[in-house]
Amino acid sequence: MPDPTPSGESLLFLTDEQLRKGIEAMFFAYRGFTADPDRILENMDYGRAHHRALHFIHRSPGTTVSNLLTILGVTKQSLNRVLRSLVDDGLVEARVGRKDKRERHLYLTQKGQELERELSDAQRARMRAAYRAAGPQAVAGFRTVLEAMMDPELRKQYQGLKEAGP
Amino acid sequence: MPDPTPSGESLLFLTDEQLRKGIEAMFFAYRGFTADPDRILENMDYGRAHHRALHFIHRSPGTTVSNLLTILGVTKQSLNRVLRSLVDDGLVEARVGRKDKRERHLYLTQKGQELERELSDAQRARMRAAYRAAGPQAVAGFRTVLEAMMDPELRKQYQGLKEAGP
DNA sequence: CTTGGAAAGTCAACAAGGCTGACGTAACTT
DNA sequence: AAGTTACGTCAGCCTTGTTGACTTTCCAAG
Repeated sequence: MPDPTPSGESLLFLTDEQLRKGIEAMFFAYRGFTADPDRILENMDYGRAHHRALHFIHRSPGTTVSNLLTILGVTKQSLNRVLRSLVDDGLVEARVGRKDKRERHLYLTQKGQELERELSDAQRARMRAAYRAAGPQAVAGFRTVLEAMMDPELRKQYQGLKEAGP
Repeated sequence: MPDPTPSGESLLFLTDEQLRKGIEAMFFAYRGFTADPDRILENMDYGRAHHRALHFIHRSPGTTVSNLLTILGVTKQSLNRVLRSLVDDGLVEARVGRKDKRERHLYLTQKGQELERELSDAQRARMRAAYRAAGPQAVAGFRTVLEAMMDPELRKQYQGLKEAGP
């Protein structure tokens, strides 16, 4: 059991050893985090990159390509390859902007929503199990540390995503 | 163990929306997590895979190739490519086992330790800042959730790594 | 109305780092 | 003596990232 909050500010949780354990925890947990969707995708022609695109299009329907570029942090060539296959396969619809016709607004089709749902269900099942096992207080701490770990600019992106209204 | 929160608790933290935020938090935080070492490595001939190898050899000096394979979860061909360059460049020493001469025991050289240190310093600096900002209780929750998110087998690997203190 | 520049798409080439399959060798185990 | 394990390696493939160069479309400012 990691230390109960040290009243005398012992800061035991900031030792190099503790920090290394945290680093390793991130490494192993991220493997688990991606494992289930990866398993689903490995039979299809898609990969993790497609999953990410589906996730964020689901999250922000009508988002533009450049919005997505900013969020995903990849080059447009890289994203375009992924997006093209999703559009070609009828999972994503790219509508020309009404106001600005250069823009493409992205939406999931029925088929796209189904795959997104399948991937998301698997990933959320793991998160839910972890959250349930850890309890609400641990979850709050988890989110706090992760947010503090983000680059400030990414943190804004993260916080800008639809909030869970109170 | 935190209590399974019976009827009284709202379980608001288990809504799909909360779970999605957790998923996104993992995504963005992992980007931050790897950003600093990646920046250091991008000037060299090395990448994230080399960093991981250095980290775990540092962590468990004398570990064997197959140990490392298990921990990293990649094929031997993939690891070998990385390991070969590290050995060729004099960052890692591979000593033939005394007891079992088929095994190679891996150690960081002086040069290897220096690079590991540089990468680790960068990564720990970010972790330290996040930990400090979040506080000990949040850190405990962070670790709890991450552990719960790992595959059971990986969790054992993780826990088998050198523990901190008593 | 013209023009500058942003947004998007595309082609080509390349690299890192995964993967499979096949094969070889040394050394340990039975 | 035979089988298994640990390691290395060759060859080839895939995904997903990268640069660089170029075109088309089209909004907006001069």
